[in-house]
Amino acid sequence: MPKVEAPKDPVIKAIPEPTLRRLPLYYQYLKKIRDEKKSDFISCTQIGNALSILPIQVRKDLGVTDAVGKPKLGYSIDELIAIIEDFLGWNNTKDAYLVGVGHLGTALLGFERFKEYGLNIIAAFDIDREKVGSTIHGVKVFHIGKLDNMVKRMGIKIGILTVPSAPAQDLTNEMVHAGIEAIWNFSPVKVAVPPDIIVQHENLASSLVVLSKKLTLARTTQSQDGVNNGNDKKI
Amino acid sequence: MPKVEAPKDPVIKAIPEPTLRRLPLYYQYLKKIRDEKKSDFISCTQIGNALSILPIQVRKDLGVTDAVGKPKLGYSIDELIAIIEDFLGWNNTKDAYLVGVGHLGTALLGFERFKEYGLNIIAAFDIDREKVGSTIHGVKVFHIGKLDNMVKRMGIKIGILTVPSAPAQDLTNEMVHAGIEAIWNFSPVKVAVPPDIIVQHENLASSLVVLSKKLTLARTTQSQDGVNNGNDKKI
DNA sequence: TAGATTGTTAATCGATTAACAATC
DNA sequence: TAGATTGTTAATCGATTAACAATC
Repeated sequence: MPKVEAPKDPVIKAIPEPTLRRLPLYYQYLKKIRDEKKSDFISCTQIGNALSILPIQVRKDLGVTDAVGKPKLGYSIDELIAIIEDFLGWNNTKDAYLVGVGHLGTALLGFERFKEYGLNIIAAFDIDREKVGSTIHGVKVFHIGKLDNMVKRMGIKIGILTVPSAPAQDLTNEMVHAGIEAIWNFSPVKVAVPPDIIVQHENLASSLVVLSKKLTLARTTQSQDGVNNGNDKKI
Repeated sequence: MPKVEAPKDPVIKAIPEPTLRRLPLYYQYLKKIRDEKKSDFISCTQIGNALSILPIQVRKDLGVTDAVGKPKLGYSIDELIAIIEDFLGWNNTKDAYLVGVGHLGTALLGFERFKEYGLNIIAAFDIDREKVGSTIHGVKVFHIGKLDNMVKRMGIKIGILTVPSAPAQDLTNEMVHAGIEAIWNFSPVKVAVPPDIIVQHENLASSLVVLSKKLTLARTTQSQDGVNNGNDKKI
Protein backbone atom coordinates (compact mmCIF):
# COMPACT_ATOMS: atom_id res chain seq x y z
CA MET A 1 0.00 0.00 0.00
CA PRO A 2 1.47 3.34 -1.04
CA LYS A 3 1.74 5.86 1.75
CA VAL A 4 1.52 8.99 -0.30
CA GLU A 5 -1.29 8.41 -2.76
CA ALA A 6 -4.82 9.65 -2.15
CA PRO A 7 -7.45 6.98 -1.43
CA LYS A 8 -9.41 5.98 -4.53
CA ASP A 9 -12.78 6.26 -2.85
CA PRO A 10 -13.14 9.07 -0.32
CA VAL A 11 -16.21 7.34 1.17
CA ILE A 12 -14.00 4.68 2.66
CA LYS A 13 -12.33 6.16 5.67
CA ALA A 14 -10.83 4.34 8.58
CA ILE A 15 -12.76 5.33 11.66
CA PRO A 16 -11.38 4.21 15.03
CA GLU A 17 -13.83 1.98 16.86
CA PRO A 18 -13.48 3.99 20.09
CA THR A 19 -14.63 7.05 18.16
CA LEU A 20 -17.68 5.22 16.84
CA ARG A 21 -18.56 4.15 20.37
CA ARG A 22 -18.35 7.69 21.70
CA LEU A 23 -20.48 9.31 19.01
CA PRO A 24 -23.75 7.93 20.42
CA LEU A 25 -22.80 9.37 23.82
CA TYR A 26 -22.36 12.81 22.31
CA TYR A 27 -25.65 12.38 20.52
CA GLN A 28 -27.49 11.50 23.73
CA TYR A 29 -26.03 14.49 25.49
CA LEU A 30 -26.74 16.87 22.62
CA LYS A 31 -30.40 15.89 22.58
CA LYS A 32 -30.63 16.53 26.30
CA ILE A 33 -28.92 19.90 25.94
CA ARG A 34 -31.13 20.87 23.04
CA ASP A 35 -34.25 20.31 25.11
CA GLU A 36 -32.89 22.63 27.78
CA LYS A 37 -32.82 25.39 25.14
CA LYS A 38 -30.11 27.36 26.90
CA SER A 39 -28.08 28.01 23.78
CA ASP A 40 -28.01 27.12 20.11
CA PHE A 41 -24.29 26.35 20.21
CA ILE A 42 -22.04 24.08 22.22
CA SER A 43 -18.27 23.71 22.53
CA CYS A 44 -16.15 20.58 22.82
CA THR A 45 -15.19 21.72 26.30
CA GLN A 46 -18.81 21.64 27.43
CA ILE A 47 -19.44 18.23 25.89
CA GLY A 48 -16.21 16.88 27.32
CA ASN A 49 -16.89 18.14 30.83
CA ALA A 50 -20.36 16.65 30.85
CA LEU A 51 -19.11 13.23 29.75
CA SER A 52 -15.69 13.12 31.43
CA ILE A 53 -13.94 13.07 28.08
CA LEU A 54 -11.10 15.40 27.11
CA PRO A 55 -12.25 18.28 24.89
CA ILE A 56 -9.55 17.53 22.35
CA GLN A 57 -10.87 13.98 22.12
CA VAL A 58 -14.36 15.27 21.45
CA ARG A 59 -13.05 17.56 18.73
CA LYS A 60 -11.13 14.73 17.07
CA ASP A 61 -14.18 12.50 17.18
CA LEU A 62 -16.48 15.12 15.71
CA GLY A 63 -13.85 15.65 13.03
CA VAL A 64 -14.58 12.25 11.47
CA THR A 65 -18.10 13.39 10.72
CA ASP A 66 -18.26 16.43 8.51
CA ALA A 67 -19.34 18.67 11.35
CA VAL A 68 -17.97 22.20 11.08
CA GLY A 69 -17.75 24.41 14.12
CA LYS A 70 -17.27 28.12 14.49
CA PRO A 71 -14.22 29.30 16.43
CA LYS A 72 -15.26 30.96 19.67
CA LEU A 73 -18.86 29.79 19.29
CA GLY A 74 -18.63 26.04 18.95
CA TYR A 75 -20.99 23.79 17.02
CA SER A 76 -24.64 24.34 16.23
CA ILE A 77 -26.46 21.84 18.42
CA ASP A 78 -29.23 21.13 15.92
CA GLU A 79 -26.76 20.76 13.09
CA LEU A 80 -24.51 18.46 15.10
CA ILE A 81 -27.41 16.21 16.05
CA ALA A 82 -28.45 15.94 12.41
CA ILE A 83 -24.91 15.24 11.25
CA ILE A 84 -24.28 12.49 13.80
CA GLU A 85 -27.67 10.93 13.06
CA ASP A 86 -26.79 10.86 9.42
CA PHE A 87 -23.22 9.67 9.95
CA LEU A 88 -24.33 6.75 12.11
CA GLY A 89 -26.98 5.76 9.60
CA TRP A 90 -29.82 6.18 12.05
CA ASN A 91 -32.04 7.65 9.36
CA ASN A 92 -32.40 4.56 7.21
CA THR A 93 -33.83 1.66 9.16
CA LYS A 94 -32.35 -1.81 8.87
CA ASP A 95 -34.44 -4.93 9.42
CA ALA A 96 -33.22 -7.72 11.67
CA TYR A 97 -34.23 -11.15 12.94
CA LEU A 98 -33.75 -12.26 16.52
CA VAL A 99 -32.92 -15.87 17.36
CA GLY A 100 -33.58 -17.14 20.88
CA VAL A 101 -36.57 -15.81 22.81
CA GLY A 102 -35.27 -16.34 26.34
CA HIS A 103 -35.00 -13.71 29.08
CA LEU A 104 -32.56 -11.54 27.18
CA GLY A 105 -34.15 -12.04 23.79
CA THR A 106 -37.51 -11.03 25.19
CA ALA A 107 -35.95 -7.94 26.74
CA LEU A 108 -34.38 -6.91 23.46
CA LEU A 109 -37.69 -7.35 21.66
CA GLY A 110 -39.11 -4.80 24.09
CA PHE A 111 -36.45 -2.21 23.37
CA GLU A 112 -38.43 0.50 21.63
CA ARG A 113 -35.23 2.52 21.57
CA PHE A 114 -33.71 0.30 18.87
CA LYS A 115 -35.90 2.01 16.31
CA GLU A 116 -34.20 5.31 17.09
CA TYR A 117 -30.93 3.60 16.25
CA GLY A 118 -32.20 2.43 12.90
CA LEU A 119 -32.77 -1.18 13.93
CA ASN A 120 -36.10 -2.85 13.37
CA ILE A 121 -36.58 -6.40 14.65
CA ILE A 122 -39.29 -7.78 12.41
CA ALA A 123 -39.41 -11.39 13.58
CA ALA A 124 -38.10 -13.72 16.26
CA PHE A 125 -37.27 -17.43 16.19
CA ASP A 126 -37.18 -20.15 18.82
CA ILE A 127 -37.35 -23.91 19.10
CA ASP A 128 -39.77 -23.92 22.04
CA ARG A 129 -43.23 -24.91 20.79
CA GLU A 130 -44.85 -22.87 23.53
CA LYS A 131 -43.24 -19.68 22.31
CA VAL A 132 -43.68 -20.33 18.60
CA GLY A 133 -46.79 -18.61 17.31
CA SER A 134 -46.94 -16.09 20.12
CA THR A 135 -46.34 -12.38 19.76
CA ILE A 136 -43.88 -10.72 22.15
CA HIS A 137 -43.76 -6.95 22.34
CA GLY A 138 -45.41 -6.86 18.94
CA VAL A 139 -42.95 -9.25 17.31
CA LYS A 140 -44.14 -12.63 16.09
CA VAL A 141 -42.19 -15.74 17.10
CA PHE A 142 -41.57 -18.40 14.42
CA HIS A 143 -40.10 -21.86 14.65
CA ILE A 144 -36.38 -21.91 14.05
CA GLY A 145 -36.95 -24.22 11.09
CA LYS A 146 -38.42 -21.30 9.16
CA LEU A 147 -35.36 -19.12 9.60
CA ASP A 148 -33.56 -20.10 6.42
CA ASN A 149 -36.52 -19.55 4.20
CA MET A 150 -37.56 -16.27 5.75
CA VAL A 151 -34.07 -14.80 5.72
CA LYS A 152 -33.80 -15.56 2.03
CA ARG A 153 -37.27 -14.36 1.19
CA MET A 154 -36.97 -11.09 3.09
CA GLY A 155 -33.30 -10.51 2.34
CA ILE A 156 -32.49 -9.97 6.01
CA LYS A 157 -28.85 -9.14 6.65
CA ILE A 158 -28.71 -8.68 10.44
CA GLY A 159 -29.26 -11.45 12.98
CA ILE A 160 -29.39 -11.05 16.75
CA LEU A 161 -28.28 -14.15 18.62
CA THR A 162 -29.66 -14.49 22.14
CA VAL A 163 -29.21 -18.17 22.94
CA PRO A 164 -27.15 -20.21 25.44
CA SER A 165 -23.63 -21.44 24.69
CA ALA A 166 -24.58 -24.89 23.47
CA PRO A 167 -26.59 -24.08 20.32
CA ALA A 168 -24.81 -20.80 19.52
CA GLN A 169 -22.40 -22.12 16.90
CA ASP A 170 -24.97 -24.27 15.09
CA LEU A 171 -27.45 -21.42 14.89
CA THR A 172 -24.71 -19.11 13.69
CA ASN A 173 -23.97 -21.54 10.89
CA GLU A 174 -27.65 -21.65 9.97
CA MET A 175 -27.88 -17.89 9.90
CA VAL A 176 -24.80 -17.53 7.74
CA HIS A 177 -26.00 -20.26 5.41
CA ALA A 178 -29.32 -18.48 5.02
CA GLY A 179 -27.62 -15.24 4.04
CA ILE A 180 -27.20 -13.24 7.24
CA GLU A 181 -24.16 -10.96 6.89
CA ALA A 182 -23.86 -9.47 10.37
CA ILE A 183 -24.48 -11.17 13.71
CA TRP A 184 -24.99 -9.36 16.99
CA ASN A 185 -23.92 -12.10 19.34
CA PHE A 186 -25.22 -12.04 22.93
CA SER A 187 -24.37 -15.67 23.59
CA PRO A 188 -21.53 -16.29 26.04
CA VAL A 189 -19.27 -17.87 23.41
CA LYS A 190 -17.28 -16.41 20.58
CA VAL A 191 -18.72 -17.98 17.46
CA ALA A 192 -16.69 -18.77 14.36
CA VAL A 193 -17.78 -17.31 11.05
CA PRO A 194 -16.47 -17.07 7.47
CA PRO A 195 -14.13 -14.13 6.85
CA ASP A 196 -16.75 -11.98 5.12
CA ILE A 197 -19.30 -12.21 7.94
CA ILE A 198 -19.36 -9.56 10.65
CA VAL A 199 -19.79 -10.48 14.30
CA GLN A 200 -20.27 -8.06 17.15
CA HIS A 201 -19.69 -9.92 20.37
CA GLU A 202 -21.51 -8.68 23.48
CA ASN A 203 -19.95 -10.36 26.47
CA LEU A 204 -21.36 -9.64 29.91
CA ALA A 205 -18.75 -11.83 31.59
CA SER A 206 -15.97 -9.68 30.16
CA SER A 207 -17.61 -6.47 31.30
CA LEU A 208 -18.25 -7.84 34.75
CA VAL A 209 -14.63 -8.86 35.07
CA VAL A 210 -13.49 -5.33 34.29
CA LEU A 211 -15.91 -3.91 36.85
CA SER A 212 -15.00 -6.27 39.65
CA LYS A 213 -11.26 -6.05 39.04
CA LYS A 214 -11.47 -2.27 39.20
CA LEU A 215 -13.39 -2.53 42.43
CA THR A 216 -10.89 -4.92 43.96
CA LEU A 217 -8.01 -2.71 42.91
CA ALA A 218 -9.67 0.47 44.19
CA ARG A 219 -9.99 -1.16 47.58
CA THR A 220 -6.39 -2.35 47.79
CA THR A 221 -5.02 1.00 46.66
CA GLN A 222 -7.48 3.30 48.40
CA SER A 223 -5.93 6.37 50.04
CA GLN A 224 -2.69 5.68 48.18
CA ASP A 225 -3.27 7.53 44.97
CA GLY A 226 -6.93 6.89 44.56
CA VAL A 227 -8.01 9.30 41.87
CA ASN A 228 -10.42 7.69 39.45
CA ASN A 229 -11.87 9.80 36.70
CA GLY A 230 -13.56 6.86 35.11
CA ASN A 231 -11.31 7.00 32.08
CA ASP A 232 -8.60 4.62 33.20
CA LYS A 233 -7.46 2.12 30.62
CA LYS A 234 -5.59 -0.07 33.01
CA ILE A 235 -6.82 -1.30 36.29
CA MET B 1 12.97 -11.12 39.29
CA PRO B 2 13.04 -7.45 38.31
CA LYS B 3 16.26 -5.90 37.16
CA VAL B 4 15.93 -2.47 38.61
CA GLU B 5 13.66 -2.28 41.59
CA ALA B 6 10.91 -4.43 43.00
CA PRO B 7 7.42 -2.87 43.12
CA LYS B 8 6.33 -2.01 46.65
CA ASP B 9 3.24 -4.15 46.48
CA PRO B 10 3.39 -6.99 43.96
CA VAL B 11 -0.40 -7.38 44.09
CA ILE B 12 -0.89 -4.11 42.25
CA LYS B 13 -0.16 -4.67 38.61
CA ALA B 14 -1.41 -2.74 35.64
CA ILE B 15 -3.47 -5.12 33.55
CA PRO B 16 -4.64 -3.91 30.15
CA GLU B 17 -8.42 -3.87 29.88
CA PRO B 18 -8.39 -5.75 26.56
CA THR B 19 -6.53 -8.56 28.30
CA LEU B 20 -9.12 -8.71 31.06
CA ARG B 21 -11.85 -8.92 28.47
CA ARG B 22 -10.18 -11.78 26.65
CA LEU B 23 -9.51 -13.92 29.71
CA PRO B 24 -13.17 -14.98 30.07
CA LEU B 25 -13.12 -16.06 26.43
CA TYR B 26 -10.13 -18.30 27.05
CA TYR B 27 -11.86 -19.65 30.12
CA GLN B 28 -15.01 -20.52 28.19
CA TYR B 29 -12.98 -22.28 25.54
CA LEU B 30 -10.83 -24.16 28.04
CA LYS B 31 -13.88 -25.55 29.78
CA LYS B 32 -15.26 -26.75 26.47
CA ILE B 33 -11.94 -28.35 25.56
CA ARG B 34 -11.61 -30.00 28.95
CA ASP B 35 -14.97 -31.70 28.52
CA GLU B 36 -13.81 -33.13 25.22
CA LYS B 37 -10.99 -34.88 27.11
CA LYS B 38 -8.74 -35.08 24.09
CA SER B 39 -5.62 -33.92 25.88
CA ASP B 40 -4.51 -32.62 29.25
CA PHE B 41 -2.48 -29.84 27.68
CA ILE B 42 -3.16 -27.00 25.27
CA SER B 43 -0.97 -24.52 23.43
CA CYS B 44 -1.50 -20.84 22.73
CA THR B 45 -1.67 -21.68 19.06
CA GLN B 46 -4.65 -23.95 19.61
CA ILE B 47 -6.46 -21.41 21.77
CA GLY B 48 -5.68 -18.63 19.32
CA ASN B 49 -6.90 -20.56 16.29
CA ALA B 50 -10.15 -21.44 18.01
CA LEU B 51 -10.87 -17.84 18.98
CA SER B 52 -9.33 -15.97 16.02
CA ILE B 53 -6.73 -14.38 18.26
CA LEU B 54 -3.00 -14.38 17.53
CA PRO B 55 -1.11 -17.01 19.57
CA ILE B 56 1.37 -14.41 20.79
CA GLN B 57 -1.52 -12.37 22.11
CA VAL B 58 -2.87 -15.36 24.00
CA ARG B 59 0.57 -15.98 25.51
CA LYS B 60 0.90 -12.36 26.60
CA ASP B 61 -2.55 -12.43 28.15
CA LEU B 62 -1.93 -15.66 30.04
CA GLY B 63 1.32 -14.10 31.21
CA VAL B 64 -0.52 -11.62 33.43
CA THR B 65 -1.92 -14.50 35.43
CA ASP B 66 0.72 -16.66 37.01
CA ALA B 67 0.12 -19.50 34.60
CA VAL B 68 3.25 -21.43 33.70
CA GLY B 69 3.43 -23.50 30.56
CA LYS B 70 5.80 -26.19 29.46
CA PRO B 71 7.75 -25.61 26.25
CA LYS B 72 6.66 -28.04 23.54
CA LEU B 73 3.67 -29.19 25.62
CA GLY B 74 1.73 -26.04 26.40
CA TYR B 75 -0.38 -25.36 29.49
CA SER B 76 -2.19 -27.86 31.68
CA ILE B 77 -5.87 -27.29 30.89
CA ASP B 78 -7.09 -27.99 34.39
CA GLU B 79 -4.42 -25.79 35.92
CA LEU B 80 -5.12 -22.95 33.52
CA ILE B 81 -8.85 -23.04 34.26
CA ALA B 82 -8.17 -22.91 37.98
CA ILE B 83 -5.67 -20.07 37.61
CA ILE B 84 -7.96 -17.90 35.49
CA GLU B 85 -10.88 -18.57 37.83
CA ASP B 86 -8.76 -17.45 40.72
CA PHE B 87 -7.27 -14.49 38.90
CA LEU B 88 -10.69 -13.16 37.90
CA GLY B 89 -12.00 -13.57 41.43
CA TRP B 90 -14.74 -15.95 40.40
CA ASN B 91 -14.22 -18.00 43.52
CA ASN B 92 -15.38 -15.46 46.06
CA THR B 93 -18.91 -14.30 45.41
CA LYS B 94 -19.83 -10.62 45.54
CA ASP B 95 -23.35 -9.49 46.43
CA ALA B 96 -25.14 -6.90 44.33
CA TYR B 97 -28.43 -4.98 44.15
CA LEU B 98 -30.30 -4.35 40.94
CA VAL B 99 -32.22 -1.12 40.37
CA GLY B 100 -34.95 -1.05 37.73
CA VAL B 101 -37.02 -4.16 37.08
CA GLY B 102 -37.98 -3.51 33.46
CA HIS B 103 -37.39 -5.83 30.52
CA LEU B 104 -33.63 -5.83 30.82
CA GLY B 105 -33.55 -5.86 34.61
CA THR B 106 -35.84 -8.86 34.64
CA ALA B 107 -33.61 -10.62 32.12
CA LEU B 108 -30.51 -10.00 34.21
CA LEU B 109 -32.26 -11.35 37.31
CA GLY B 110 -32.76 -14.57 35.38
CA PHE B 111 -29.10 -14.94 34.46
CA GLU B 112 -28.08 -17.99 36.47
CA ARG B 113 -24.70 -17.67 34.83
CA PHE B 114 -23.80 -14.62 36.90
CA LYS B 115 -23.19 -16.88 39.87
CA GLU B 116 -20.41 -18.61 37.94
CA TYR B 117 -18.84 -15.21 37.54
CA GLY B 118 -18.94 -14.50 41.26
CA LEU B 119 -21.92 -12.15 41.12
CA ASN B 120 -24.94 -12.72 43.31
CA ILE B 121 -27.92 -10.39 42.90
CA ILE B 122 -29.64 -10.57 46.28
CA ALA B 123 -32.37 -7.95 45.86
CA ALA B 124 -34.00 -5.74 43.25
CA PHE B 125 -35.61 -2.30 43.51
CA ASP B 126 -38.28 -0.49 41.56
CA ILE B 127 -40.74 2.35 41.95
CA ASP B 128 -43.66 0.48 40.37
CA ARG B 129 -46.07 -0.60 43.14
CA GLU B 130 -47.14 -3.58 41.07
CA LYS B 131 -43.63 -4.98 40.98
CA VAL B 132 -42.73 -4.14 44.57
CA GLY B 133 -43.26 -7.16 46.78
CA SER B 134 -43.08 -9.68 43.97
CA THR B 135 -40.31 -12.20 43.48
CA ILE B 136 -38.69 -12.42 40.04
CA HIS B 137 -36.44 -15.34 39.23
CA GLY B 138 -36.04 -15.89 42.95
CA VAL B 139 -35.09 -12.30 43.72
CA LYS B 140 -37.40 -10.15 45.83
CA VAL B 141 -38.33 -6.68 44.57
CA PHE B 142 -38.35 -3.81 47.09
CA HIS B 143 -39.50 -0.22 46.78
CA ILE B 144 -36.72 2.11 45.72
CA GLY B 145 -37.22 4.04 48.97
CA LYS B 146 -35.67 1.15 50.86
CA LEU B 147 -32.47 1.18 48.81
CA ASP B 148 -30.46 3.52 51.02
CA ASN B 149 -31.20 1.66 54.19
CA MET B 150 -30.62 -1.79 52.76
CA VAL B 151 -27.36 -0.88 51.04
CA LYS B 152 -26.05 0.46 54.33
CA ARG B 153 -27.33 -2.44 56.42
CA MET B 154 -26.03 -5.14 54.09
CA GLY B 155 -22.85 -3.32 53.10
CA ILE B 156 -23.56 -3.83 49.39
CA LYS B 157 -20.86 -2.42 47.14
CA ILE B 158 -22.11 -3.28 43.64
CA GLY B 159 -25.22 -1.78 42.03
CA ILE B 160 -26.69 -2.75 38.67
CA LEU B 161 -28.59 0.07 37.00
CA THR B 162 -31.25 -1.02 34.50
CA VAL B 163 -33.46 2.04 34.15
CA PRO B 164 -34.36 4.50 31.36
CA SER B 165 -32.36 7.67 30.70
CA ALA B 166 -34.53 10.01 32.71
CA PRO B 167 -34.07 8.66 36.26
CA ALA B 168 -30.56 7.25 35.72
CA GLN B 169 -28.58 10.12 37.20
CA ASP B 170 -30.81 10.57 40.27
CA LEU B 171 -30.72 6.87 41.05
CA THR B 172 -26.97 6.85 40.60
CA ASN B 173 -26.71 9.64 43.13
CA GLU B 174 -28.87 7.68 45.55
CA MET B 175 -26.77 4.57 45.15
CA VAL B 176 -23.54 6.45 45.69
CA HIS B 177 -24.97 8.25 48.68
CA ALA B 178 -26.01 4.95 50.19
CA GLY B 179 -22.52 3.52 49.86
CA ILE B 180 -22.41 1.72 46.51
CA GLU B 181 -18.85 1.76 45.17
CA ALA B 182 -19.27 0.23 41.74
CA ILE B 183 -22.12 0.71 39.28
CA TRP B 184 -22.81 -1.52 36.31
CA ASN B 185 -24.72 0.92 34.16
CA PHE B 186 -27.09 -0.45 31.51
CA SER B 187 -28.97 2.83 31.12
CA PRO B 188 -28.46 4.63 27.83
CA VAL B 189 -26.73 7.62 29.43
CA LYS B 190 -23.27 8.06 30.86
CA VAL B 191 -23.86 8.93 34.50
CA ALA B 192 -21.61 11.25 36.50
CA VAL B 193 -20.05 9.93 39.72
CA PRO B 194 -17.48 11.07 42.29
CA PRO B 195 -13.87 10.22 41.38
CA ASP B 196 -13.65 7.24 43.72
CA ILE B 197 -16.72 5.48 42.33
CA ILE B 198 -16.36 2.93 39.55
CA VAL B 199 -18.77 2.85 36.63
CA GLN B 200 -18.89 0.22 33.93
CA HIS B 201 -20.98 1.55 31.08
CA GLU B 202 -22.82 -0.97 28.93
CA ASN B 203 -24.06 0.81 25.85
CA LEU B 204 -26.08 -1.12 23.28
CA ALA B 205 -26.32 1.90 21.00
CA SER B 206 -22.53 2.06 20.76
CA SER B 207 -22.24 -1.63 19.96
CA LEU B 208 -24.97 -1.45 17.38
CA VAL B 209 -23.24 1.46 15.69
CA VAL B 210 -20.04 -0.55 15.37
CA LEU B 211 -21.94 -3.48 13.91
CA SER B 212 -23.93 -1.50 11.38
CA LYS B 213 -20.98 0.63 10.28
CA LYS B 214 -18.95 -2.52 9.67
CA LEU B 215 -21.80 -3.93 7.64
CA THR B 216 -22.15 -0.79 5.57
CA LEU B 217 -18.43 -0.68 4.92
CA ALA B 218 -18.24 -4.37 4.03
CA ARG B 219 -20.88 -3.77 1.37
CA THR B 220 -19.22 -0.74 -0.19
CA THR B 221 -15.82 -2.43 -0.27
CA GLN B 222 -16.87 -5.95 -1.14
CA SER B 223 -14.67 -7.72 -3.67
CA GLN B 224 -12.04 -5.01 -3.34
CA ASP B 225 -9.92 -6.29 -0.48
CA GLY B 226 -12.64 -7.82 1.58
CA VAL B 227 -10.79 -9.94 4.10
CA ASN B 228 -12.41 -9.75 7.50
CA ASN B 229 -10.96 -11.85 10.26
CA GLY B 230 -13.17 -10.28 12.88
CA ASN B 231 -10.21 -8.64 14.55
CA ASP B 232 -10.28 -5.31 12.77
CA LYS B 233 -9.91 -2.28 14.94
CA LYS B 234 -10.99 0.17 12.32
CA ILE B 235 -13.96 -0.05 10.11
C1' DT C 1 17.98 -35.18 19.07
C1' DA C 2 14.96 -31.89 16.56
C1' DG C 3 11.52 -28.89 16.76
C1' DA C 4 7.46 -26.94 18.77
C1' DT C 5 6.38 -23.94 22.32
C1' DT C 6 7.17 -20.85 26.16
C1' DG C 7 8.71 -16.44 28.10
C1' DT C 8 10.78 -12.10 27.41
C1' DT C 9 12.62 -8.21 25.17
C1' DA C 10 12.23 -5.13 21.08
C1' DA C 11 9.59 -3.06 17.14
C1' DT C 12 5.43 -1.52 15.30
C1' DC C 13 1.12 0.40 15.08
C1' DG C 14 -2.66 3.18 16.35
C1' DA C 15 -5.26 5.95 19.66
C1' DT C 16 -4.82 9.62 22.81
C1' DT C 17 -2.99 13.87 24.11
C1' DA C 18 -0.40 18.09 23.31
C1' DA C 19 0.87 22.16 20.64
C1' DC C 20 -0.28 25.85 17.93
C1' DA C 21 -1.79 28.60 14.03
C1' DA C 22 -6.24 30.23 12.13
C1' DT C 23 -10.50 32.55 13.03
C1' DC C 24 -14.77 34.56 14.51
C1' DT D 1 -9.95 44.07 19.90
C1' DA D 2 -8.95 40.05 22.94
C1' DG D 3 -9.55 35.59 23.77
C1' DA D 4 -11.99 31.34 23.45
C1' DT D 5 -12.46 27.79 20.30
C1' DT D 6 -11.76 25.22 16.05
C1' DG D 7 -8.90 22.36 12.99
C1' DT D 8 -4.62 20.26 12.09
C1' DT D 9 -0.08 18.66 12.72
C1' DA D 10 3.24 16.60 16.06
C1' DA D 11 4.38 14.00 20.38
C1' DT D 12 3.25 10.61 23.57
C1' DC D 13 1.57 6.54 25.34
C1' DG D 14 0.11 1.90 25.41
C1' DA D 15 -1.44 -2.32 23.15
C1' DT D 16 -0.31 -5.44 19.60
C1' DT D 17 2.90 -7.89 16.99
C1' DA D 18 7.52 -9.56 15.94
C1' DA D 19 11.93 -11.59 17.15
C1' DC D 20 14.52 -14.80 19.48
C1' DA D 21 16.80 -17.26 23.19
C1' DA D 22 15.56 -20.91 26.53
C1' DT D 23 13.69 -25.41 27.20
C1' DC D 24 11.36 -29.77 27.41
